[in-house]
Amino acid sequence: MPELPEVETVRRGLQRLIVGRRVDTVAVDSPRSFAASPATSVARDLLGAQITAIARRGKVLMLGLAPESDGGTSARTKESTARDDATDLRATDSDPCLVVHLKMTGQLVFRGAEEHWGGGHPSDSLVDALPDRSTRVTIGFEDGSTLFFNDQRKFGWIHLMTRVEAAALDLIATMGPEPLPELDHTPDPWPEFLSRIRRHSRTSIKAALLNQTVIAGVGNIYADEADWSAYIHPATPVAQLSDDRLRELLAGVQQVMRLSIDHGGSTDRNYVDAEGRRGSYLTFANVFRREGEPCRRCGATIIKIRVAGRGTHICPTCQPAPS
DNA sequence: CACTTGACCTGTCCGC
DNA sequence: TGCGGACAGGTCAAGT
Repeated sequence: MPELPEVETVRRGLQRLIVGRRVDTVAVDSPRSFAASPATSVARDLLGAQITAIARRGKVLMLGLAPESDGGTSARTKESTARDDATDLRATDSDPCLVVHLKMTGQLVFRGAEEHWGGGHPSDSLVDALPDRSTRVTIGFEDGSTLFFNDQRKFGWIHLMTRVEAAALDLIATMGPEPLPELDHTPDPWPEFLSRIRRHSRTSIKAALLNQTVIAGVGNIYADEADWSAYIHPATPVAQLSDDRLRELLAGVQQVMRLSIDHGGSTDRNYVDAEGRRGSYLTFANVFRREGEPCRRCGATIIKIRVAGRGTHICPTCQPAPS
């Protein structure tokens, strides 16, 4: 389940692998996986367009495009400024972009022109020959390389839209602060996080962390890991936590996410990076998927419970239930 | 509004 | 071995 560290890992891979490439073909196997907005046209805005930069906001990826129909020189002129445009989802120009949400099982995997499907891909790749039966969208570039959008469960999507439309998406417009300021020179998330989480006083801290309008990019894995690191039971109502405890919790979110990015994210079942490789963060996880194993701090047995409708992992002694 | 639950999907795992 | 059902979880719509 791609959360911020996984999506950031994919973003870095794509930034290295596909920026500057020009789109030649698009094939859609599952119609719900791909849509164009009314203001855009696949033929005009995507085919022939050059990828300018890859941006991320929370768990959402954005592939900036410079359309060929801009008249050649304009498209190339934009390359020099493209990075600033594309890494800013609040950009107010009408250039197109591909907005991608991987949801639970989405993958974006790049294969170079020289890599024969099923043979020449990296040996440490978790995915085999492409396309496979989970391939929903295939984007071919002019040099023969290919970007595959795979999604076993079809919850993920790619939408072609203008940057103005992307910024106006409810998901993005209402999203809380980025937890890691160093990634995109975003502000310190603490004041905004505190003010937003205080609006949810009666809900559990786990539900609040999973709420993307409170803090961006946290999913089930990092919510559990952050709660453990701050000694907080996930069912604790927000109102029972002091500002200091909440600050420790945010620090926990930041710490586990930084460690995870350093290890290429978490591969629970499905996640792979832009080259099809798995992430190794779960080897360092303290509670997630560790039910029945000893707590690394106190030795008590990690248990799995249900909080906010989600499978939730805790150490019952480090994280005592709220009163 | 705040908050919870069900729907969207398909592959996997568990019990019979 | 096959089969039904529970389960996995990000987000949104619809419910209390």
